[in-house]
Amino acid sequence: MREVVKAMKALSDETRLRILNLLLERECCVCEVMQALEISQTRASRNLSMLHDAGFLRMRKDGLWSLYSIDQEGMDDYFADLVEAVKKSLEGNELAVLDRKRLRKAERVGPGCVRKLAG
Amino acid sequence: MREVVKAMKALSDETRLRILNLLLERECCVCEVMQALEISQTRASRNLSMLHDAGFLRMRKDGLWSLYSIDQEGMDDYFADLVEAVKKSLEGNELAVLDRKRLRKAERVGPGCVRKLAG
DNA sequence: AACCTATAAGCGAAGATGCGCATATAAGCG
DNA sequence: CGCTTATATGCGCATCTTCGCTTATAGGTT
Repeated sequence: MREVVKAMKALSDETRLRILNLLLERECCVCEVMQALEISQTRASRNLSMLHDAGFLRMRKDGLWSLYSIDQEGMDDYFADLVEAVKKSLEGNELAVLDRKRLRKAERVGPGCVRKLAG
Repeated sequence: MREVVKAMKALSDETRLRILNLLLERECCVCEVMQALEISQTRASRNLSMLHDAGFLRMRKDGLWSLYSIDQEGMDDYFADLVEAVKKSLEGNELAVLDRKRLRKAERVGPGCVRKLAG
């Protein structure tokens, strides 16, 4: 039961729903998520971790990058239903569409580029 | 999106998952829920309200009683998937089984009986 | 009307959550 | 090795949640 509550809690946050929306498109690194959602590195990293801890995501390392993706195979049975529900619920959502659009333009470079933009 | 988050929040609490588990059996009044889950009246009422506000439940009045049930027809499309996921996730769960068992013994009388038992 | 009873709602305390800032860790490169 | 970059994490604060206590509301009974 604790696990189920944890899974639901993981989904009960706008940032994390938006992240899941991105990962339904493709595997992402932290910096792509922060670019697409226009959020801080801390926020992107923390929320990806939470989704991972809850059991929704798979994570692999590639050099400096942490690549997260939806763990289709490893997920418990009902997790798939939850992801499906999230997918349905976000269909046509304005923000979700915009996020996906920005993801297409995002590059696999990290917060360094943000710093450059800042000054 | 706000609505989706609200729905997920409604499901991210053990008490509310247990309530949903009961309502998957049958329509219940507040006092039956408090008896089956062995929780306070306030707690039963509040959490039923939250599930109702989120859009999962239907409520009808019958005299003094408020009768809650899962709103199969009125629910948005993806809500059904969520309820299904909850159902799957609780299958075989010890506490969920016990709650259903106690529900069978519960009577449609309110906290008054609790007061009698107490004093 | 006076009095039960079932449920809802205001209030405040304890705990949980989200996030920015600063810092740590770790991989890659000169 | 020292520097840069991508990501993770400790800390503190503001906010939100949950829940019990108490009181309000409203239907029912006598």
